[in-house]
Amino acid sequence: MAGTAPTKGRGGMSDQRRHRLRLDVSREASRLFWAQGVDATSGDQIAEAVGLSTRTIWRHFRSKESCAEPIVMRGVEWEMSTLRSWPPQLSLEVHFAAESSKFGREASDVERMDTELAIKMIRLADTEPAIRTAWLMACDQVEREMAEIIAERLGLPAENLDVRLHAAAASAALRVLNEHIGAAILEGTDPRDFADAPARIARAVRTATGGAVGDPVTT
Amino acid sequence: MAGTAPTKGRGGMSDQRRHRLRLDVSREASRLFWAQGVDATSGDQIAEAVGLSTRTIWRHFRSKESCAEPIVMRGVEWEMSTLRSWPPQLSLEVHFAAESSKFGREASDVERMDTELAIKMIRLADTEPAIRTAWLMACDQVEREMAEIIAERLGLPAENLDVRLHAAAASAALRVLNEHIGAAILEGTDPRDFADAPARIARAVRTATGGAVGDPVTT
DNA sequence: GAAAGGATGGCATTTAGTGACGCCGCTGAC
DNA sequence: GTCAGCGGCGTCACTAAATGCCATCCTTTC
Repeated sequence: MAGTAPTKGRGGMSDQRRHRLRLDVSREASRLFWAQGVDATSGDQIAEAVGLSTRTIWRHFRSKESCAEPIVMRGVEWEMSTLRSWPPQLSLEVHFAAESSKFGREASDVERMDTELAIKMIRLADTEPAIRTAWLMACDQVEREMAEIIAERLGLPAENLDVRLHAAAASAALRVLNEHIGAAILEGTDPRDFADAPARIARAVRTATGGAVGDPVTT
Repeated sequence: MAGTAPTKGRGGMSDQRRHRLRLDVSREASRLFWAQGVDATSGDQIAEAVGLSTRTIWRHFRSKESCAEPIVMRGVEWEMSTLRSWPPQLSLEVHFAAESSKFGREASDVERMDTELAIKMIRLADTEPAIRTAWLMACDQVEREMAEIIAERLGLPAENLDVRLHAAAASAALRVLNEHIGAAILEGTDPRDFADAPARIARAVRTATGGAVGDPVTT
């Protein structure tokens, strides 16, 4: 997952590098947001923390709140990549369980720290409306991607109404579970108490889609 | 619905009046947003259109985009009030059908125009990220209220995880249907082609909650 | 009618966000 | 090597969103 190909720069900043830069900024911004609150954190401060000029920050982020987005997105990245790699012949439960244990073994320290920051941001979203919109925007992204995955799995176009309904319901459920588990972890609950999280997620998705998404597809 | 009790002023602005004022501002703001785009519309312009000082606008709205919220909210108000008045002994389908035909007969002109404006804003949300956050915030509100309704119906606390999952999935489905129907109406589809909308909504909610919300409750 | 309290307007101020321009470092051509 | 071109970055000036402060006005209550 941390392939880090040698940038291969031709024709502007590579997507890789742009993404890494945004992530760097987002890390610092999130740290500051968490430590001092959003309002008390200025664009200048973020710029200084990350060692760039303020102007450059605004070149890469359309607003202050959106500085949180990349980190927030990491909070759902695992679920998303797991869904993306879901083989047709496996049930959702089985696949999630397998991927989950793999993550437990293989996740890097950076990934863990980013996840922790992401959880904090999602928590902040509860009280800071500015961050809440970032969280909702991230969830919106998830929904779109979910629609593609579901569409492919059901052999329907992504614009199909049922597909969109399933994607919306499933990603909403995913969001609630993320909020729930994140809150619990911040309360001090031992993360290992959430060993059943993958199963819960799978079940929630299955329920929210009325059973349409979850089974192996035979095609 | 337009009771307009005589303000009964003591102890600050009445909620009624505050709400009406916000709605007035929102109407003008939405009109401008639709006509010229969000970026091209300034706070000063909104203030002038509604006949208030700019300062007062910022007293009632925390941001420019949020000026769209009250109107956007009207786009889901019918669904919400219908859900609120859902008697335990009726199925969702039956109740929705009844309320829907009542709305068709009794809705005032203002209500119809507001609804049209709301649809336009939801459409704008597709391309204008600023409005999209307003729409998502409105949906967030819907979800919270939905949680209360579902909780009451199932005899569970509103913080219960399953209740929150159901509310999230159901309101997400509701959102998609609103977007879908709204888009179709703006494309020129005859609104009467959506006579089956209440049934669709009911079915979507039932599906998204895995059947947990939809049946009469016998208690 | 006067006191009280909240809503409004005008003004100054802060700060998010943009545009214009020039510098610097990289890369590819010769 | 070096020169031209390009793309990212920093600086400065500027617009517009948003808030604080204070004077004013409007409404209710006595």
